[in-house]
Amino acid sequence: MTTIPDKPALEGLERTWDAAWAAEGTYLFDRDAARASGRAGVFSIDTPPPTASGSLHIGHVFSFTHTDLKARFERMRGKTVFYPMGWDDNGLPTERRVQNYYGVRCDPSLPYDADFTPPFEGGDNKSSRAADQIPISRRNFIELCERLTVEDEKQFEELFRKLGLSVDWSQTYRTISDDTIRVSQLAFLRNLERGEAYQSLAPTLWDIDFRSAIAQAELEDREQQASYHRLAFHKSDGSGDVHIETTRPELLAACVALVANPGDERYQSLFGSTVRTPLFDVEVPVLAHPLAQPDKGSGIAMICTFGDVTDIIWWRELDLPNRTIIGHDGRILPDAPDVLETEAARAAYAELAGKTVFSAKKRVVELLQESGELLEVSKPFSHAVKFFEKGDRPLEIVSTRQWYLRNGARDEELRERLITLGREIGWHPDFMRVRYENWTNGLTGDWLVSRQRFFGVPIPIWYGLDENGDRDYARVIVPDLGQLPVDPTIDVPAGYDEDQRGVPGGFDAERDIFDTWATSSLTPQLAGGWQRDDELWNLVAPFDLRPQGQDIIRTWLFSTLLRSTLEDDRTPWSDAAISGFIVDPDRKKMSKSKGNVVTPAAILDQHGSDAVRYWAASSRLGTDAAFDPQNPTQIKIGRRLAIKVLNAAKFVLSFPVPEDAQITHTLDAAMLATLDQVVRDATAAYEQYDHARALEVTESFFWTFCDDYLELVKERAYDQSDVGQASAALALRTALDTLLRLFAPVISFAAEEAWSWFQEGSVHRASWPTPLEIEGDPAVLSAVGEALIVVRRAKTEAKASQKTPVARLVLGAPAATIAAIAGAEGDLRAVGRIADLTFTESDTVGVVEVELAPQEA
RNA sequence: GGGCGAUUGGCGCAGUUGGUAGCGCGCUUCCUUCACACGGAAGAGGUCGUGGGUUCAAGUCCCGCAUCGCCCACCA
Repeated sequence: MTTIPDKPALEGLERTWDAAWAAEGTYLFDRDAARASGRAGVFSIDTPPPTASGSLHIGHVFSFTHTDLKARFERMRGKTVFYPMGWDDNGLPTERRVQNYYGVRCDPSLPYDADFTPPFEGGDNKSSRAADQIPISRRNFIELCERLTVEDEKQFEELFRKLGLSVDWSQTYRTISDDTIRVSQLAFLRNLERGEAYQSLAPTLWDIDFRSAIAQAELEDREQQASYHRLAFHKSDGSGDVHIETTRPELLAACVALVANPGDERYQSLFGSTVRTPLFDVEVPVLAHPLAQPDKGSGIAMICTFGDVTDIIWWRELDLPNRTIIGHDGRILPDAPDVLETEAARAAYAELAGKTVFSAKKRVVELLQESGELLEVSKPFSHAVKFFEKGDRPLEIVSTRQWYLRNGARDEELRERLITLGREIGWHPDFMRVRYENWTNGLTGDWLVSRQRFFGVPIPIWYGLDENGDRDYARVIVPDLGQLPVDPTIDVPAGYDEDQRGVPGGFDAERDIFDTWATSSLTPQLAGGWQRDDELWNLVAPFDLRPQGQDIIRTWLFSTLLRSTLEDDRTPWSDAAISGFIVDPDRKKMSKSKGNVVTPAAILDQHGSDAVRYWAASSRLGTDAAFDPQNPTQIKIGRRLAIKVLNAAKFVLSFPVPEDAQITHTLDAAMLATLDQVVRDATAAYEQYDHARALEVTESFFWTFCDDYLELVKERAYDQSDVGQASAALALRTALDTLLRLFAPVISFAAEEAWSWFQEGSVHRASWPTPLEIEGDPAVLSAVGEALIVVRRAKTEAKASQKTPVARLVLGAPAATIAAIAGAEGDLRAVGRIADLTFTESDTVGVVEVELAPQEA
């Protein structure tokens, strides 16, 4: 126990108690206890691993606090809480940061250099141009990543500790560690073995800057300016022209057909015939397909390989040839498609070759104008174009060989299973499930998991080479599981030697890496010791809780559920808690790019962690919260509450509690009975992930406790000659004890501080309160409270101090209220300083007559 | 185009199975230093976005509409 300070304050509590909790191991996962209780006695959390190289955002504080509230509640209820922390240091943000910070870039073809030292440290985002970056091996790059992110992670940990997250800091993982790579590769190899992973050569959404394929989940639409270009195609029989409209005339050389709706009267006669393209004079068929919309443009469209996703569908379903003209760098390929036969056609193409899409469009328009085949260019209008969410230029579609993971898009049974399992999860709030189901039902293809990047988890396979030294994609060579983690560009498959790498009859490494979600989708496995610590895994999995943001339901939540379904045919967690995001006072989502981000460290320092925790706790899950750094109202209220709790605790503890104290007084029993209901409500609320409601009922009671009850009984609690002293002191002490435990999840520092003044051990390891079941009538407390208000009003209206003595007061009230007050009449007279108190029946509670005592000088 | 959510006093929000509108901030007035000035008491302030419907009774249920936000969509 610690001594009660003369003037309790919040300052310094974070440092004091974080150190104490660390020293005591207050939040460590107790393996022995878990073993004894089994899975049912454990509460496990699949903590979101923050991007270590990113900056902390007030939104992190918000959502991580939500998780902590539940963790603390479950811990106090007796659960052994497994609350790990992960660091997401695998992925594009880290890759970019390492490149800039050290002036290097990853080149997997290079050998590892054990003595490598980076040219410099601490570069900013602008100092490092790609051309200036020193190429280094993948392993060297990963080492630098670890070096840098370890520092970043320390800062995160410091802030999370200051915030008071009850994380077990000995349970951490990193998404780029060897162990993570092993788990990620192992999970994939098991997918491969079960036929859930496969490779395919197909049109792929491609980012020309990152030079990598992109998955459906990473897409976002952006508005772009475009114009319709009306082009004249020429009927092959010479009977005239057909006009189409396109926004992408630069793809004209990739045109493989025209298409119109089968029901479109205008084009019935053309179906089955052919036309010749303008400029390139290539013969293409006119076909019918229901996706063609008669009301769009001229109702007939050109199909190119590939202008947009619809082109892929038409190309596949109409069995058209592939006439690709855009390369992986987004430029027009040097060689014209073979079908361009005329000299004029090849000359026109030569003018476009090597140009970017943008420049090629400009030039092809000029050429078409010269040939008279461009009839009209519409005014620019805005339309949505697909982008990689982290990219800068529109995606192109190119044919590439990629690895895919089945996700239910082409498998009815799997999709149904995913929906069914999704419904087994408790969603908080429930409507978030709809987003998951919409996404799952709207999937257009399997999950593309390979990326043509360098930094990340290598796809752990090799290909056999044929006698010509070409890859035989049918001969996939997998590593021995004991060999994991592997980097196929360095490691050699069993049964081969290094000198067989790249030679005919030998092997060749897959150079691609996995999509970062392919690893992040395994966070339960990573944190829970899957295939590493079977006992741990069986104690924590499936997890109890997945907390996360609503923006990554389609990525993180979906993919985690998918992996768990494929591996174990079960949900990875029983509940998903979805936090809203933080909006600024103008209701805009806060984000770095908008420049309205507030750093949480300053907020914590300024207002205190409990105040910030209170702010987070007062928002419900799934609800966006406004945050105005200029006027953080809710935070100030939280601060006031925490201070009030300290002061009230100090006051309550000043009343001695006799050894043999009993609750004998009606009002005391009434207060404790009221508190019982608060305990029931708060408990039910936390059980349902409604921390805001739990806080609200607790806080509401606490203010009544301070303003009314404490005022009513303090005279009695002081006076050791009063027969009711022991009852009041015991009731006050009991209520304080309960209230601190109810408040512990929210204002964790103040609750712990006050608890330490009269209790041994941490409040956070104390038991969650249960109703005391003391015989008492809550109506007594509320009736006396009502009476107290009218007595105070009488004094306020007389502009008198509340301490003004009252010579005589007649209180009117309904009979039931008078009866309820009777047992606490003495306390009412004491707090009101009423010499002569009488009652009379009335419909409403009010002062009928009052006679204030003359003020003493 | 489809879906989800929001719309309650100046601001931020509660309103659980339908039964005469609540909380905090702010505001007004007053009190006070014997737990708390990072304090206390009292008070003013709302036809619950809109139009219908069900019901004895609707902020609460049903239908339409509007505004805002988010997600999704095959956007030639």
